[in-house]
Amino acid sequence: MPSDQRRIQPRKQPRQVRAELTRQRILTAAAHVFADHGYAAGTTNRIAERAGISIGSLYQYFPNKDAILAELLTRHLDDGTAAAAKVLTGPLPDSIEDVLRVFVRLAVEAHLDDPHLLRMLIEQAPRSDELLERVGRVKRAMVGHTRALLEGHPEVRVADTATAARLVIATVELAVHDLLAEPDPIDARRLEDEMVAMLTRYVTG
Amino acid sequence: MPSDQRRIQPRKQPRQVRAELTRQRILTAAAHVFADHGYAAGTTNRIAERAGISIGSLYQYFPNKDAILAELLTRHLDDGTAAAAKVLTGPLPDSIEDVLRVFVRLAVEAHLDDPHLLRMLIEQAPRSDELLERVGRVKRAMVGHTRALLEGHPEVRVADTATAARLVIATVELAVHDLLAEPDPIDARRLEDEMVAMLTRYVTG
DNA sequence: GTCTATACGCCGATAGAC
DNA sequence: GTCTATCGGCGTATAGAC
Repeated sequence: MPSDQRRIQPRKQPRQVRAELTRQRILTAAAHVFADHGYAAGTTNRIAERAGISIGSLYQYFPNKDAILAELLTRHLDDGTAAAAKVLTGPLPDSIEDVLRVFVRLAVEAHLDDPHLLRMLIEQAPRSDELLERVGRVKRAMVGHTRALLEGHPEVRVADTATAARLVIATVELAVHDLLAEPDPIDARRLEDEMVAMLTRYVTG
Repeated sequence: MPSDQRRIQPRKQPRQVRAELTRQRILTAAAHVFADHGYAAGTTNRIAERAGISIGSLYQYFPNKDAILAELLTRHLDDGTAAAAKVLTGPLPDSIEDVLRVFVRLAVEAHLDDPHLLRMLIEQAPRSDELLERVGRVKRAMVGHTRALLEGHPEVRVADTATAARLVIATVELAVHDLLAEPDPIDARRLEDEMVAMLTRYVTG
């Protein structure tokens, strides 16, 4: 009964695959548009245009403009935490300098993809309570991990580990994304070296 | 001839004084509105309302919304450079640690006034070419001064002074404003101490 | 499921009365 | 010089044809 087979698997289920692909196209387009024009001036019409679809179709995949940004932010956060988790499960280097280098490199790599998108995400994201909460939770988790790492490492001499952890996280996150997003971007390798040197000397001082 | 005197100085020149006062009221209102809602959502109607005047009157003092933001940014930049210039004309301390402390304290004090306004200015300001250019010039000047200072100081051992200067400026500027603008702001004194410690150990390493 | 056309609201800016 | 009332435009989101 070929007719039955056709009803059960109509054209090898193209629906969800194509749909997810279109969502991805929209997200990619939005990333570029937001990065170029900022959130406010990055209109849905522009996004649709760049994605090669009409504005009407766009609204079949996302309920509104904010949802697009939220998804973009969520994916970035998830990528970051996944990468961090992967590093944390494996064995870390012994020397604090090498440990710090691992994390600095993580931050640099995360920002090398598209510094301008990241800048927009961090700076222009509409500060809805829910998004702020989510970002805050991730940040607090990172600070917590950093503090534990500082307190558990024999080379570390810094006294106020609470303040130190906040300072380290803020420095890495912000300086990396700022220096890489500048019109004349700093060399990533040099940035990593100097940043690691600064942090190492700080926490072992 | 009393009539002549009245024509020359009508009611002890109230015009410019009151006008400047109103301009200031508008700027203050705008600072609060922008800080609370961001630039895009900080509407001119809200600004006028908070300033206690009508929307029509507001447009007698500023040609458009962008001009209000530009003035806000200009004043902040001018304040900062003036404070820096004042410090640079006087004698600087001998030890590099104390020199760094002077500049870190400058940054902290500049941000203590209204961290949220500053955050908005830096982050959400519409990046018009002219404003970007002005900010960039100030930043480059600071980096230049810092680099010269690093190269001229006997205690400093860091090799790549170009990268180091950029890193120092970015770190101070961004970490200070971020950590002070957080929902649970860091203690300003501790921030200063730890930041100075970090930078000192870095450049003398 | 994709399109075009358009409704709707909001905001910056202006006109014109007082 | 300050106000109220309103214009013009843009941008999100929807309706409805195909």
